Amino acid sequence: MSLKERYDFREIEKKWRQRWAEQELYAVEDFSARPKFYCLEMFPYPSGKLHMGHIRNYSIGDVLARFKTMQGYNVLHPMGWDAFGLPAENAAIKHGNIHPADWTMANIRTMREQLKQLGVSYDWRREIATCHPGYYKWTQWLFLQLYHRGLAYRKKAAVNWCPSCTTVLANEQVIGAGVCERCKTEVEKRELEQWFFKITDYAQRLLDDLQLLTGWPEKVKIMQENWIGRSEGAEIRFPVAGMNEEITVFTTRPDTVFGVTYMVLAPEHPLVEKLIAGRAQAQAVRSFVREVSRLSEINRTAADAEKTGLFTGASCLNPLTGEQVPILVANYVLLEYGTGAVMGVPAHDQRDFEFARKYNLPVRVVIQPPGEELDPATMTEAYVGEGIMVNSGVFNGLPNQEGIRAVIKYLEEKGLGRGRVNYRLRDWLISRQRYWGAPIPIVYCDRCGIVPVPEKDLPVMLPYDVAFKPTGQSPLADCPDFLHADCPACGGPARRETDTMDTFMCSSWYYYRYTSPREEAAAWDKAKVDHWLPVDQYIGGVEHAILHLLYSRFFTKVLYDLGLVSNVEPFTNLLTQGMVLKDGAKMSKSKGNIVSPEEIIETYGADTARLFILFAAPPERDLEWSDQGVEGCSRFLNRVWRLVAPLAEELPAAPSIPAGELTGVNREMRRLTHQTIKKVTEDIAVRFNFNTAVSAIMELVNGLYQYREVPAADRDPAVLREAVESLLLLLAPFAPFIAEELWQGTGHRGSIHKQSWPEYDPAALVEEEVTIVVQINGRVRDRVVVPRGISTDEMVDRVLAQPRVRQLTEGKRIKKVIPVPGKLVNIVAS
RNA sequence: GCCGAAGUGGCGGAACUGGCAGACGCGCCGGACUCAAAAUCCGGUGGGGCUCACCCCCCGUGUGGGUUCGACUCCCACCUUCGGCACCA
Repeated sequence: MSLKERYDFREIEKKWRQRWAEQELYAVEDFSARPKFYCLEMFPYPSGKLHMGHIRNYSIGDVLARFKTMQGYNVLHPMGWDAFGLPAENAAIKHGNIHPADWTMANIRTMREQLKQLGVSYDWRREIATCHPGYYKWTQWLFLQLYHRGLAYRKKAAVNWCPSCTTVLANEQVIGAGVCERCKTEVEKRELEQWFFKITDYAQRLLDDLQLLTGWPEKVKIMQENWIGRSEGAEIRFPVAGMNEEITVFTTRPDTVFGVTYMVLAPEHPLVEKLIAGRAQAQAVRSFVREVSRLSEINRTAADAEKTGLFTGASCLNPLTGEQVPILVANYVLLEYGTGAVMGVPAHDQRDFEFARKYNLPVRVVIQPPGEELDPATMTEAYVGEGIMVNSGVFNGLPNQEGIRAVIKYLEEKGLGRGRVNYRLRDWLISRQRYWGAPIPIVYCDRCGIVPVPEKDLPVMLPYDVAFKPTGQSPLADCPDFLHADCPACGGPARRETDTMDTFMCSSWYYYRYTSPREEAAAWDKAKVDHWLPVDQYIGGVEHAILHLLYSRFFTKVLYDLGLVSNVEPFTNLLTQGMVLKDGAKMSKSKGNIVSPEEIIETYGADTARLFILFAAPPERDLEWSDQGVEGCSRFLNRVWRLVAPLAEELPAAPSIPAGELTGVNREMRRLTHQTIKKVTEDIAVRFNFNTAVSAIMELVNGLYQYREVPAADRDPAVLREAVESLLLLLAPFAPFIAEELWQGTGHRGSIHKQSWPEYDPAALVEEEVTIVVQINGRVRDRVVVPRGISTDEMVDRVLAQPRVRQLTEGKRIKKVIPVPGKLVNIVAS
C-alpha cells in the first residue's frame, strides 16, 4: 500500500469506517482469557443530532476503550438510546403529523450515523433502545420485581406537577426554587394518586456505600450525601391540651427540649383542622392556610421570604415539664420533612428565634455557652453552639452533647419519644401522565383491586395509534383498546394503568442489558452480568450527579437483594466531564453560539474534531470552543502525515530494534520516544489528562522533524522506525483513522487498533548528563551540567567552583547550602 | 445563607511529591521558499529597566499576611467567577 502525498481525511475515514465495520473490528467476546474492562459512556436521548457535549463524552470514552484494548483488556464498549421521553411526544403534539416512535427512530438513525462517522469503537451488535418492546418488556418485569418486594406502591400525595410538560415529576426533577428540570417551568402541587418506589428504604445503604466509591469525584459524592440528607435526633410526642391527640415532632436537638416555648405545625398538617374546630381562630387560620398553600414553592421558599404564622387557639404540653405552650401554624414548617411539626426553641434555633421575636413569644435559655451568660432579653440571635444544660431539671449541668443522649434515653424510658434518624430523601415518584414511556404493568379490577400483570403477559405493548393532546392525562386513557383488559386474577373486566414510567427507570438498568442485549428469556444472562459488572469506567455529564446516578445505585442494590446481580454498586469509577462553551457560555440555540459537529467533521474530519476536543482542556473542566484551535489540530495531523507518508518505503526496510549502544542524536531521539511513551501512558491511565498526552505527542513530532534534519548518514534507521511506530501507536486512540492509514501504509499488516500498547524502556530514559539549577538566596543565578549520578558532595563542589557563583558570593558569608540531588543547589549567603 | 470547584501571558492551557513559572497549541512578529500569495519550513514572543547587539537586573500565578533556604503548590484572612443545595427543625 502506498500513501498519498496529501492527507485526504475524507477518503481515509470513509475507507476505514467501512473496513472496520466489515471486519467487525470492535466486536467483543463475552468471555475471554484477557481481563475484562467495561467502559461505558452515558447513552444519549435521541433528540435529533449529536451536539458537542456528546462528541466530547464519546471521544473521551473512546480514547479509554481503545487504550485499554491495546493494553490487553477485553473491553466492553457499547452504545444505545435512552429513547423514551417527552420531547418525542411534544414534537408529535406540536407538528401533529409525526409519531413519537417515528420521530425517535429517525433521530436514532441520524445519531448512529454520526457516531459511526466519529469513529467510536462500539460493538454495534449490542445496541439497545429503551423504547423497543424487547427492552421495555424487562423494564416492566423489573417494575414487577419491585412491586412483589413491596418496593413499588401507590399513594395519594401532594406531588410536583409541571403544567408545561403536563405530567408529574420526581423530587429530583424539580430544581432550584421549584422549577421543572427539563423546561424550567414553575412547578405546582397537586394531590394525586401515584406510583412510588421506596428508595427511602435504601437511604442508609446509599449513604454508607458512597465510601466504597473511591473512584468517584468527591463533588458527586457530596451532592448525593446532601441529597440523602441524613440527620440524627429524636422524635418527641407532645399531648394536645384538653384533647385526645398528640403532636409528634422530629428534632436534632433533644437537649433543648426544656427551652420549648411554642409548637408549630405546617399549614397542611392533618391535625390543624381538628385543633381549630369550634375556636374563635378557626376562620383566620383557615384563610392563612389557604393563603400559604396558594403560594407556589418558589415564593414560599424564597430565601428572603418572611416567616409568618398564626396561633391556632390550641395548646400542648411539654412532656418533660408538663408546661403548656401555644400551638401555631407557620409557613416555614414543611409538611414533607420530618413529621411536619416543629418544637419552637427560640434561644437555640435561629429560625425559631426570628419567629419568636416577631410574634413576641418567650425565649428561654437552656444551654449556656462556656464563660458567657446568655440573657434572653438582650440576645440578638440564637445560640446554636455547644454548652452546659441549664433550666433543664434533672439534666442541669450536663454538657449538651451528653444531654442529647441522656434526654433520648429518658424519653424512651418514659415512653415519651425515641431516638430517630431522619432523611431528606423522598420516595421516587415514577408515574408519568404521558404516552411515550414504558406502560406500568398493572390493571385495576373492581373486584380484585390492584393486580400486577403476570410475567407471561409482558410486555404490555404501547399501542401505536393514539391521539396526542396535552390534556394532563396519559393519551393511553383515551385509547379503549389499551384501557380495557381482562383481570389476570378473576378474568372479569378491568382497566389498565394508563400512566407510563419515568424514563429514569429505563436508564437505571441499561448497563446490565448490554451484556446480553438480545436475551429473550431474562432481563440479562446472570453469568455475563457477573462477568462484566460493575462498570469499570463510567463517563458522562455532571448534571446526572443525583438523578440518574442515584437511581442506578438504588436499582443495583435492589437487584443485589433479589439475587439478580452480584455487585452492590454499578459504577466503580466515574468521570464527570465539563461543558463545552463558546464565548464563555454554554452552547444553546437561544444564545446562537452553537458549533455543529457535522460541519466540523465535514470540514476537518473526525480525527481533527476528536483531537481538538481532547486537547483543548482536561476532561473534568469546561472546554472553551475555538475555531482556531481546531485549525491547529488539523495542521498537526497534516504535519504527522507529511512526516510519516514519505517514509512508506524506507520504514519497513529498517531494523525494528536499534542495535548496540546509541550516541548523540540517535540516543536523544530514542530517549524522546521513550519519554513520550511514558508520559502518554501515565496521562491516559492515571490522570485522564488527555490534553497533556496530546501535547506530548506533538512534542515527539516536533522532535522527529528536528531529527529529520540530521544528515542521513548520522541517523539510525531503527531509531527512526521505532519513533514513528511509537508515534502512530500513541496517536491511535485519539485519531484512529489517520493512525490506521499510516500504520498500514508503512508496511504493517493488521489493524493498529489490535496492536499492543508500547512500553517504554527505562534504560532509554537515562540521561548521561543533568542540568543543575543554581540558586543564590532562592533566585536562579546559574546552571551547571554535571554527569548523572555524581554524589551530592561532588555536585555541591562543582557548583561552588563555578566562576559565576564565586563572583556572586564574593565577600559574602555562605551560611547554608541546600542540595537537591540531580536537580538544584540553593546557596544561602549574606 | 450552606456546600463544592476554579482564579496563571493577548487566548486555551502546562508545571505530577514545595525546587528553572508559562510545556503544548492558538494568535502575533521576523526569516526562508515564491514573480506574488496561500500552504509549508525555521526562529522569536510575560511585563519593565539597562551602555534596548551581547550580558545583566527588577517585577510577575486574584488580594493581603504567614511558614520555608525556596511557595502557582502549604497555612490564615479576604475578593471574584462558576456549579450544587435552599427555611431540612
